[in-house]
Amino acid sequence: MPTATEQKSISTLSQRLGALDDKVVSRLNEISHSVSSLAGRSIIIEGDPAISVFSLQHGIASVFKLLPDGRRQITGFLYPGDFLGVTFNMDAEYGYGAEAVTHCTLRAWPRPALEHLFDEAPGLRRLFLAKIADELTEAQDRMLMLGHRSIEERVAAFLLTMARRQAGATGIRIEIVDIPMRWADIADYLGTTAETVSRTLSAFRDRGIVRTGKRGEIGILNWPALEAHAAGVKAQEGEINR
Amino acid sequence: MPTATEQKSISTLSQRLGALDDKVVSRLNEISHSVSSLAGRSIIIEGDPAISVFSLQHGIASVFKLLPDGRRQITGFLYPGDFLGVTFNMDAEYGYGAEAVTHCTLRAWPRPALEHLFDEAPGLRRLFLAKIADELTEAQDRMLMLGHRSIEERVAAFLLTMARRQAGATGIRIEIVDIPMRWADIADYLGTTAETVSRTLSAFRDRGIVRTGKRGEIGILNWPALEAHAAGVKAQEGEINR
DNA sequence: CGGGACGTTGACGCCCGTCAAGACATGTGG
DNA sequence: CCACATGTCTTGACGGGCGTCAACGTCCCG
Repeated sequence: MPTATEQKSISTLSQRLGALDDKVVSRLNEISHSVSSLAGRSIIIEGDPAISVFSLQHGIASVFKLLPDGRRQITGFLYPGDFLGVTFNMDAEYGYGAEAVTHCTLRAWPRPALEHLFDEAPGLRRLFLAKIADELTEAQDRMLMLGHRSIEERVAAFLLTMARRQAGATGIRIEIVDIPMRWADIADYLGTTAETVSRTLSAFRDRGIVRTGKRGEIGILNWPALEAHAAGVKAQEGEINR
Repeated sequence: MPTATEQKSISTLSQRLGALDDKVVSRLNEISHSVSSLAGRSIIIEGDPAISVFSLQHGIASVFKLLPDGRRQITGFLYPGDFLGVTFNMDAEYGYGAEAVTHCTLRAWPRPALEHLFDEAPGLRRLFLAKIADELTEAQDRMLMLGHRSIEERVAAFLLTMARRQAGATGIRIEIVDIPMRWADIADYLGTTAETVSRTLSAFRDRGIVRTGKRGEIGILNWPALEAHAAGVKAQEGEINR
């Protein structure tokens, strides 16, 4: 049962743009410029005037909201092809912050020029609309996670999402999953703490569900158990891999 | 500091439609029909084919996602002027369930007819786009709530949202706030349980922050304390009302 | 090689979920 | 109008999940 989150992740920018007129694509390239950001550096700051819309080319970024006391909720991780800084507010301020998880390269469009292009190319506007709609269903899924699922369920679901994303459309069960973000980022994404993320992964390891190796990598040994956890079922963890 | 949630709630359907062409409005009325739903009854069911788009006329409805074991996350409460069942998926299935909290009357449009009207009236499409964008920022705010705020903060913020909604654009501090939903609904909205909602309100009452009276009504006695709680500040609860 | 960032593990405690009983309101049939 | 059933809210008791604080281990990069 793939979630909306994963379905979204499959479509990259190039795939999406494939549906557009060639002329529009070339115009898009004309009015954009390229920027890059080192891991850990801020890309956009909540409340700043929204002068640009970005498309992530390479790397992974996080989008987050902050509380005055420093608590942080990562509302999503962005992958190549995802858009950043799309806002439809009249006041035109970014409604959230974003920073690079890994080294990122991005394509930046000045908002006025992009909006002008919207009027010329209805397909482009529709593309952004579909993107926003995807994000909304994803956000609703995440609310369910944060509100009513145990930490083990959240971590299991997160691992599966990462694994499926790397599998792409192949459907193959990846053995070694890359986890480029820090535990603290995962924690802020799942609504918990870095310690609890670590403890949960250790528990999975002790139960033979995952294998921990190099930094930034996790091996999945028992898919059914992980999927059962993610689904919220009290799992029987007998068999390994199918 | 009003949140995106409240800003959204201010604009009702009629206000929004005011920006549209008269001809479009009359066409909208032509192709719609009216339906109503008793309190507690289901309006749309997750996974059903999305044959209609609704606009809430009177009453309050809840939108939710379900887990197989029955756990429920209410992703939002809807008020007159809000839309329901807007989906941009190709598969055209409702991505969530909805039910009436109070007795509701709704206006229903067949999706094909509405989408046809979209092509005629770009302003209408933009209106729905703005609506979706509002919902997205609202959803992101809610993720912050669910992930990183204590129960007291969530309940305080909920009460303030309800109070401000009833105040409308006046900015007046309402004394008695109507809370038409059941505690269990509030709990599923805030990611907690009905017992904890009750306990939290009792704690607020014991500290002189709110006053409990008739069913479905709560009096707010100490605004600063409530606002401090909602902001996540460890409050000094000395003064009453300003 | 040394320092800093990150991850792991332990100890502790409290918030809050769960179970249960009782209070109260509302509706229904007699 | 009353007896009863039903749904909802309140309050208590209890326990566990997980947040917090702290110390240690590990990796990376200068």
